[in-house]
Amino acid sequence: MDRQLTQRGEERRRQLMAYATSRFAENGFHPTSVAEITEGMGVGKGVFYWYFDSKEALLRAILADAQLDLRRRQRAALADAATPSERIERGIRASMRWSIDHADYFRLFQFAATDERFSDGLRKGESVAVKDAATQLRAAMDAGEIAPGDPVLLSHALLGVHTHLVHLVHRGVLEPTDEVIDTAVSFCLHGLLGRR
Amino acid sequence: MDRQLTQRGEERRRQLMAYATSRFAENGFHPTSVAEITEGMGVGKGVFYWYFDSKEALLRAILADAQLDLRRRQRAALADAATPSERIERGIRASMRWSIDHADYFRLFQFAATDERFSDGLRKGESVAVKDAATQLRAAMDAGEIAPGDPVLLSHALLGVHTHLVHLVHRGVLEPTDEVIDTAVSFCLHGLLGRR
Amino acid sequence: MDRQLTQRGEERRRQLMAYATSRFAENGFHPTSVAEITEGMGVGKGVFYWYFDSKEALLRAILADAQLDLRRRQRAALADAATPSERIERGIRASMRWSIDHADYFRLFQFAATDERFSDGLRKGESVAVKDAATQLRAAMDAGEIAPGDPVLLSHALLGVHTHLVHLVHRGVLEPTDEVIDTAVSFCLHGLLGRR
Amino acid sequence: MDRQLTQRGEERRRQLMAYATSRFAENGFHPTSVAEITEGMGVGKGVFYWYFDSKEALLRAILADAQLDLRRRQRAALADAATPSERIERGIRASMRWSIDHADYFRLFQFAATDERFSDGLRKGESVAVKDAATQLRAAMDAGEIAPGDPVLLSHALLGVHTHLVHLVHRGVLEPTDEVIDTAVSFCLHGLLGRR
DNA sequence: AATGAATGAGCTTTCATTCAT
DNA sequence: CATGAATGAAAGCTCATTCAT
Repeated sequence: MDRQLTQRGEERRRQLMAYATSRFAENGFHPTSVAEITEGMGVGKGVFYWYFDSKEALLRAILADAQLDLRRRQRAALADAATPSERIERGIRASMRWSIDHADYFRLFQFAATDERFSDGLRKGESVAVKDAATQLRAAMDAGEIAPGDPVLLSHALLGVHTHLVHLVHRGVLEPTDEVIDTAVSFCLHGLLGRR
Repeated sequence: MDRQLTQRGEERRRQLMAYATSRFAENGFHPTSVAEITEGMGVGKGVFYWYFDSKEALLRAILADAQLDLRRRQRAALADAATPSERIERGIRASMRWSIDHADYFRLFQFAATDERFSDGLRKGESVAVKDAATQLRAAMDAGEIAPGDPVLLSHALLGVHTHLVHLVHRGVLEPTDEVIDTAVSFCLHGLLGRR
Repeated sequence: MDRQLTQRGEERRRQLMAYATSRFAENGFHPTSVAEITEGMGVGKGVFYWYFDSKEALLRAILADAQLDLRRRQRAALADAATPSERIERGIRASMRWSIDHADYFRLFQFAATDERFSDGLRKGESVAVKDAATQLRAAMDAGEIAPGDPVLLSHALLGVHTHLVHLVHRGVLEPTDEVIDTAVSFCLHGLLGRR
Repeated sequence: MDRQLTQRGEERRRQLMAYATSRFAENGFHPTSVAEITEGMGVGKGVFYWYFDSKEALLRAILADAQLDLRRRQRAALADAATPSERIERGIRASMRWSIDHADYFRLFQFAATDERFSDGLRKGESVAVKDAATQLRAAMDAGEIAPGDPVLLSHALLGVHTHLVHLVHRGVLEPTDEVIDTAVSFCLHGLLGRR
């Protein structure tokens, strides 16, 4: 499906992805049928298969888009940070902010992680992000800013805190304010025993 | 479905749950059909509906069982701990150990969290566990063992670290050794900046 | 299924038939499962098949019982009537009264008439009743009490009036009073043009 | 299911309804499966659900069509009748003629009357017809053409005669000739005692 | 006599996908 | 490009009936 699309075609494709994203996020991937998507957009079923090989391919495309966007945000956040530990903090903040702002994408990530057919694609993106974070952590360790340890493992710990707290926000348990992010950053930097 | 089961019936019910647990964990809930379960067990399809109202009810029963088991393990771990912070550490260790030992249940929890029909049941259990943890955290704060903060929020942070690292173990990224658990505990207690 | 039943067995059989009659009448024959009947009575499924060859056979037995009861009532009504036309009127009254009093049986008759598997059994009973009525009509014609005509066809016309008005009573459109029966009798005897 | 159908679609829908009507009439509604219908027509099972929400909805659509057709015939019959009693007679004749000519529809009406899920829809049509008939009867009473009485109740009596005699024709007991209709009309107008 | 467990064909319905127009 | 129609495998579930105990 490497169709050469006209500008209007690109537009359509994007609309389909946007609409599908909201349906998948709201109803779940399996329960949302292709018919629901095309009918909801008021187009024939053929349109769908003109732009996507399958329902599966559609989700993959959505996920790839989302990951790209997240990466962009993360990169931008690190741009003008002075020290490694500042970069770490900014990375956490940027990731959480993005995840809070993009509830739909976040839900799709969560779902995709439970399904073999999509988790592989996800892993790659995640592993890139983790590697980046690990690089920062290593630099911070080398600079003596943080205690030594396995940078990859610690990156995952950060990710765990990030993911879970964002999830709570989306569930409505926490307000989507900076306070949550502050707490996350503080916890990641000082743990339970450290002072804040 | 409050059927009065004979001993043989109880046995069958347990077998069905055990087999379904492994199939769901391996293939996913949606892709695993009832027929696959009954055929895999060499019984008629009707047997399934003798013991469970629906495929959905089966998963709910499995999840309830799993939560009960986890709770038991957690309670046992806290039994003979002296200080609040010791209780916290033991709680983390017990939870991670259980989650590592019960990969199937853990996967089902992950899936259930993404599906409205099951996440509600899950929340209740989770909220109990979080409340328990928060109680310990509050006690530790009162005893001056850890820095003050929102106990519920921090409990969730612990949960986030726990969940994500266990996930890595099940994905084969990390070895299922105590080292992972040690790192998790250390991170939770000291964060990145603290010494270890 | 010509089982030799003990007295207690006869009792059980009767209970099953009574309970099934009410369930069939309320829910319909097809939608009422054997399990619903046995569970509703608090007995095992084996009991059912001990007393009846099949669900179909059960309904047939119920219908036969009902027809027998109706016949008895009709016979009794005709016992001490002087003239043929009095016998006709009494027959109509007795049939309607019985049908109004036995809503469940009546509903089963209505259903059975739409299903080939049962309608044959019904026909026999109906045809006996019609033949009896026709005999009275013929006698009345011979006695000059009523106008000449095809006695069988007219008997069916009587039956039609009876059936439809009783149906209305059971549907709640008409009150189950003697007034309905009076109107039916009057209509059958005088039609629309006759005086009353 | 408010699908916008093409001409070809309309055609298919009609074919499905026609074929299903004959199957339902012959085998009964419950015993006729959707598969039997689609296989009998040589189309895929999905076609059925493209045109109808469910098997139940199909029958409802058929019944609505049939009622509409019957109403049309009745209306046409009354068009050029001079007196109220002439209208009554024509109404009876038209209804019986239609019911005799449309054995399949008639059988479906009979079945539908025994099933809650369909009887409600039926009632409405029946009640309209009865109300119309009652209006004629009232006019005839006012004109002194027929004896006074409850017009609604008497309309139902007419309906009862109509239904039962038509049923006999379909069962093969009576020939589908005008003689049956003549007898019905005569019975309704004069009853048993009147002269003919 | 009675029970609870088991059977399995068959049901209605869904849905990703294809295709003629 | 786009549509509506068609496909048919497969799903979840029901239920009359049988049978070991």
